[in-house]
Amino acid sequence: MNLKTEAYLTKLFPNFELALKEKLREICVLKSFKEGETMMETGQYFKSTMLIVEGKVKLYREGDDGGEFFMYYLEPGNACALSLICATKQETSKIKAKAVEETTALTIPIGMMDVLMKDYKTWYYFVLETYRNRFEELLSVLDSVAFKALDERLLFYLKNQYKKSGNRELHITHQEIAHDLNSSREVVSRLLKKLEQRGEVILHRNSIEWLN
Amino acid sequence: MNLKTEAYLTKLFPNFELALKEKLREICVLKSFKEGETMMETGQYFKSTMLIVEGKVKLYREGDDGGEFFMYYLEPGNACALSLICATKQETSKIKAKAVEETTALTIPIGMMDVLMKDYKTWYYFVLETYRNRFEELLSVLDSVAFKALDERLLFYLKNQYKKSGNRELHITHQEIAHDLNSSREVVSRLLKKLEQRGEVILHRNSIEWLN
DNA sequence: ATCCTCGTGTGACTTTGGTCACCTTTTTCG
DNA sequence: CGAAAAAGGTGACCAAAGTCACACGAGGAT
Repeated sequence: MNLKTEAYLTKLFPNFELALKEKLREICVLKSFKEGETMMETGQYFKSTMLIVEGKVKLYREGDDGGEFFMYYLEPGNACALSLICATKQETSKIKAKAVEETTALTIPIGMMDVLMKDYKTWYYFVLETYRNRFEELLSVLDSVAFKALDERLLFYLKNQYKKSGNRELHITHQEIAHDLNSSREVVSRLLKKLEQRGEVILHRNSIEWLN
Repeated sequence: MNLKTEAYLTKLFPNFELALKEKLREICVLKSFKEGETMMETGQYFKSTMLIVEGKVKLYREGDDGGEFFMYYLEPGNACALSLICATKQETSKIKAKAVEETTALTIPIGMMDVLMKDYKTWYYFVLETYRNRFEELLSVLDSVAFKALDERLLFYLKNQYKKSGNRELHITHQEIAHDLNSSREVVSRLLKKLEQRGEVILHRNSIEWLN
C-alpha cells in the first residue's frame, strides 16, 4: 500500500518535494469509494483532507431546502478546496461529494494540515494553487447562474461535460442534468429538444451526442 | 507617507511579521480613490495588489452581457482575493471594484508577490486566510442566487448591508439595490413594499429602515 | 413660484421556468 | 414471457420576475 501511495504521488503530484512525499507516504491512508457512493455529506465534520488519485468526483453545493447544485468535478491530481478550508476551520460543510466512478483518494488527517503547511513549501504552493483554481471555477459557475437563462446554462453544462470526458457521446440522462442544474426534468427535456432542432445535439436514449 | 504606511500596517495587519512590515513599507505605495470611483475595471490587467486601509469597496462580478452583480465588500484590513489570483496569473479580471466611500489602499506591485510569498511566512498565511474567507463568502452568494427567489435574496442583501453598516437606516435607493441584485427597479420596489406590509422594514425616500 | 429631476408606486403584459397529468418506449428482472 | 421500472415526450397551467408606460410627489435649481 505504501508502494501504491508512492506511485500515485510520483505520477500525480510531481511537484511535491521529496521530503513531502515521504511524509505523506507515512501518514496517508488510501481509501476507495464505489461508483455512486457519497464520499462526503452535508453536516459531517471533515476528519481528513483528500487527494483524488483515481476516478472522478462530482461536487455539489446543497441548499437549505434540500436542493442540490453541481459545482465542479474533482479528478486525479485534484484536492478538494473545501476540505482544505473546512478542515482548518472545523466547520461542517454544505457540500456533497459523490463518486461518479470507482474512486480512490489519499486521505490526510486534518491534524496534519498545519504541519504540512509549515514544513513543506511545495505543499503550501499546492494548496494555494488549488484555491486559485477552484475560486475561478466557482466564479464561472456563479456567472452562469447569475447572468444566464437556463438554456445557456444547459449549453455551458454540456460543454463542460464534453470537455471533461473528451467524448462526443455524453452518457447521461435528462433527469441527472436537471438535478445538476437544480431544475426539473421536463424543462431540461424541452430545452434539449430545442437544441436538437437547432442542430447542436442529437438525442439518444441515455446519451446526448454533442455536435460541433 | 512611509510613516502613514507603517501606521496602517501596525493597526490593520498586526499579524504581519516585523520584517514583512519593513519590506512593505519599502515597496508599497498609498493610493486614494474618491467616493464612487471605479478602482478596477473589467479588461484591465492587474498591475498591483491592493490592501484596503481606509474606506469601503464594493466588488462586482460582470457578465458578458454587461450585467453586474454585487459579490461582497472589502474593508480596511482586507485584500482583494481576485487581485491575488489574477496578479499571479496575469489575467484580465471580470471584476469591477468600486469605492463606495473615500478609500485608501496600499498597492503592492505584482512583481513582488512571489518574493513576499517565498520570504515571509505571515504573508503566506494572510493570503491563504484571504482566499478562505472570500471562498466562503462566494459560496454564500452562490447559495442565494442558486437556491433563493428574489424576495429572499433581497432580505439577504438588506441583512448584509445592515450588518456591514451597523445602522438601521440604510441609505440606498431601490435602483441601486436592483443593480446590485442584477434585477430591475420595479421588481425591487414591489418586493420592498411587500416587506413593508409584513412589517419588516419602513420605506423612506432614499433610505430603508430595517426593523428587528 | 415654477420647473425639472430623481425616487418611487402601480397596472398591464410577456417570458421563463416549475408543476401536474398522462402517455409511449425501452430496459430490466423475476 | 410479462410486469415493473426507467427514460423521455407533451400539453395545460401557474407563478415569478422582467418590461413598458405612466403617474405622482419631494426637493433642488433658477
